[in-house]
Amino acid sequence: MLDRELKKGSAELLILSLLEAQPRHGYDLSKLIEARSGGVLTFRVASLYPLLYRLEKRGWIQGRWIEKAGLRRRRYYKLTSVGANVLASQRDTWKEFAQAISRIAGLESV
Amino acid sequence: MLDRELKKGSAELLILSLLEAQPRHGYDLSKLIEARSGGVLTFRVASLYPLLYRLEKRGWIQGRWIEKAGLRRRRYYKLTSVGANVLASQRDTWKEFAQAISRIAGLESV
DNA sequence: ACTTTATGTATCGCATAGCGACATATTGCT
DNA sequence: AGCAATATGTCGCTATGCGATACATAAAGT
Repeated sequence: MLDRELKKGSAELLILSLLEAQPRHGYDLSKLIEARSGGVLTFRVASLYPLLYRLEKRGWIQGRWIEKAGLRRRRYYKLTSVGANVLASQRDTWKEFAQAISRIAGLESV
Repeated sequence: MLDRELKKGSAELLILSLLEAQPRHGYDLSKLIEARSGGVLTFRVASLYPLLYRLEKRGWIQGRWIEKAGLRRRRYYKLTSVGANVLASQRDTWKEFAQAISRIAGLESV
């Protein structure tokens, strides 16, 4: 990622979207974002974990500890019904935002 | 605008893009962004003026005072050749960024 | 045996940038 | 005189990404 500031505000949408399909733990989310974006997007743990706590505190996601033999403890988060609504709203906001930027900056349908 | 954080990092691209076509002054840029985005994007003066100073300090834009009878003094900014290169680079970055977000968040070509 | 790498969660403190509120000044309309 | 629009400018608050650091376990490399 070239510009750190560009990412602000888009992290929530990313996390919520990934948790829509299935529950995941923090480290998994971090790797998944990097892989799926082809390295364009990366989220460091110092950003990611505090973000997950915020989202859980707001009731948008729900986490629980899973312990398995031979594995370190993991905290899996799943999307709540409230979170699903927020996600739908944030998707709309993102679309509007991206379209506005593209229009003004003279970019084709991105 | 719903999410203030979402805008961070995109302001430079916006300003640089608008100055590509013709020199403009701050107040004009502010009104233009709001109008062209259909109200989705707004930039307050407390964000805009410091941003213009930063861009000028970096040599990406060049400002000069214009005084006309019957008008308040205005500072018109024009894009420099360095700024034009930066703009091209930022357009690429934005495209990559927007595509990555859309792909992960499950959005069609935005 | 030792080192590195990967997995997994956690926190401190810094840097950045948008903006509400406020300030100042000129012009035009009522 | 009063108010809105135009035009530039600044203080202080807030949010958030992340470098650095820490801790713990397991697998792979040398």
